Amino acid sequence: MATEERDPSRLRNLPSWLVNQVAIAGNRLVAEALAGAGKRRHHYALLVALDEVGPASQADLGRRIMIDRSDMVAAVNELGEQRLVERAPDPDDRRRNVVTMTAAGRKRLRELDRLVAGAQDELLAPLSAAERTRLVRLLTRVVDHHATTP
Amino acid sequence: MATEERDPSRLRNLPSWLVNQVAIAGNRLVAEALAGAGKRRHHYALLVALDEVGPASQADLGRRIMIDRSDMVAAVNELGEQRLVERAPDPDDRRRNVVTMTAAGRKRLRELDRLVAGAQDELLAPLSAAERTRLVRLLTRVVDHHATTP
DNA sequence: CTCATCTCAGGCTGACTGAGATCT
DNA sequence: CAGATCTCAGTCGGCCTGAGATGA
Repeated sequence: MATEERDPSRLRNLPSWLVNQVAIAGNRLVAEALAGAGKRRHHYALLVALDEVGPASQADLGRRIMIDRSDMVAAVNELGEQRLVERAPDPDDRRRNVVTMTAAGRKRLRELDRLVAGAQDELLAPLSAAERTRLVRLLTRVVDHHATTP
Repeated sequence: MATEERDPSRLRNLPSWLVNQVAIAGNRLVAEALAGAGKRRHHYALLVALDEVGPASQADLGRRIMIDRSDMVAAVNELGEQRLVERAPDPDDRRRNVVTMTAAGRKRLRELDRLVAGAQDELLAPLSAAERTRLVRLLTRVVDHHATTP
């Protein structure tokens, strides 16, 4: 009946499998792009969050970008060594560290933005702009669902 | 102008970030579902491939389901110990092993199919059937692009 | 007392690499 | 010779847990 399929595997209709393959490709593309600047995904996520919400505690930042508390410590350490962020005790709540982005961090983030944007473009190369938007909307709804319904 | 956004982060519009979050949720759901049967994702993928293409070499199976040669060795070892697959030298090409699914493997696969289908449903809970189809189509095109354009 | 925060030590997986043996 | 296949050993990054110290 049907003509020969290119790949009849049931896996190729499995959403979790498809999304994992795309994630693997995306993570590799982003990692390669950031590697040119000596950064990793967590570093970029942290700088983006700081750029948007301003100085915040590690716990707040971690919740926002869904990075584990342990990995947060490492990311702040690493970006701190490069003077892209600063860590200081919060005088209002001495359990907390306030993390602040430096001017150098802000400048660096602009470079990283370009690199990451290029990776997105490679990842979604086969899709039109409208299709990319639709994909993002669908994925966003799934992410929101699992963020609020753990 | 706009009302307060729930989460204004640029990350939430980054396709690679979104797809990674969905993949994390999907992988966890599938892993939990399969854990009840003492299996992992690679085991399921291997059984699905064998069910569809019949006996094949490890390299062929690995290419089809995008599992690394090293991980393939482990998967065949593990499923072999449980007599769900068999590994035998290929008489026509003695570099190869032919992997074959046993009757027990076929039976087991039907259970796993149910478990995995349930996980898909949880993963895509917020989407309608039509939306799920659209999502799968978009993701498939991205996967195909990166499979043929490495 | 309970709860939150930060930090460290470490486990576990999954994706991947390099190298050697074997064979086409 | 080049190139494919299988196996093993081991790296690396990301996700996650437990526990201790400090403080709200």
